[in-house]
Amino acid sequence: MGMARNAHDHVHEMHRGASLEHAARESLEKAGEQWTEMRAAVFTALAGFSRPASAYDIAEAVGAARGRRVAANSIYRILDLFVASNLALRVESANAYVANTHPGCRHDCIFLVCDSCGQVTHIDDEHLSNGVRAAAEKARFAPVRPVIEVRGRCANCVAKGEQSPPPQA
Amino acid sequence: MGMARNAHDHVHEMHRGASLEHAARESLEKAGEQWTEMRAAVFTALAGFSRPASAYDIAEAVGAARGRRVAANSIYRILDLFVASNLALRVESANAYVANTHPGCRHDCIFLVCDSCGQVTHIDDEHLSNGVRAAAEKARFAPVRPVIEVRGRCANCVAKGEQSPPPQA
DNA sequence: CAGCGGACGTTACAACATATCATTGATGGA
DNA sequence: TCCATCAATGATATGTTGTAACGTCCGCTG
Repeated sequence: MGMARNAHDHVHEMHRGASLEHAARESLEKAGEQWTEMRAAVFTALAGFSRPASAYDIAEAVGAARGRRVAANSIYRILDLFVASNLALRVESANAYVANTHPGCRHDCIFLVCDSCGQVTHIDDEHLSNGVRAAAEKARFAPVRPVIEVRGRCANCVAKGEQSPPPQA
Repeated sequence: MGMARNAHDHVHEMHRGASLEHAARESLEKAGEQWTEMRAAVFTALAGFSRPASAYDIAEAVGAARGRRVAANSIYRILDLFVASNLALRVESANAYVANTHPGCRHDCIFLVCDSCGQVTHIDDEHLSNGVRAAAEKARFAPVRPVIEVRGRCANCVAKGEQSPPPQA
């Protein structure tokens, strides 16, 4: 487990591995929901991907882990719960999901989605997200959920000169 | 045809109806592409929706207009061209498209998507979109296309107390 | 006319998402 | 104990969104 102090002077727990799952469980139970075997398996699978995973990716991973096929249906139910409970985040422009590394802390977030390798990095910038909310309000719009994502190429891929088609897994 | 001067001191042509189609045609031809009957029909259908339209919505509309079924395939090809040429914009969080009312002017844009009535309003704020680009660059990411959308409820729906399920067409 | 390239048609399929109803298992009350 | 109930999950089907592969048509040009 690690700590990090970011640009807007705001402490986040950046969890990984077992610590992340523990934090997720705590967070879900604090919301009055159960941490079931299935939910744990979905979370583990999700956290195991280094890139955003589709519901079907997760279904496959969970199915492999328990030696039994799992229907998309069940995965979507759990992902919806995770998103509602802030354990996972949906990347709209990729129709896919990522585990939230600090599930206890809810805020708008910004995704940088690499079109070469598919990796997503997640940054927070309250100044920007508040700016977006403010702009919406100025247009007499009641913002509920800002979606701020940037498609482009990560430092790694720019350095390597990689082209667009993302490799597997 | 009308003119508008917006917050960042920047003139846009805000086209509607025949003027919009004319501007779209000009814009496409200036890009070295042909303005075919099919493309005209797709643009007309797209511009005829008051809300973001899916490729299948458009396929249906175009099919009805010419009395002959049109495959999704063809629509996607044309929509991709339109997006690349800035005649249309894709609303990522809705998997749908809107006509660009000022096709000659290319910039990042911000969508406000009403979860009650489904309407989308499109605002521009260079300060914000530049901020998003800058944040990405600061993370050593080469931004190509910012996706800035806000889900929420438009002034109208807030006033009417409408709930989420969007009405048809 | 032959050859070429762009636009569109046709068919099939892959990927993403939801609807509906059945089953299971835990809990609590009569 | 027995049963009612409810949350979670399973099973099945279907709806929606997006691509792939290949064929045809047509206008252009040598």
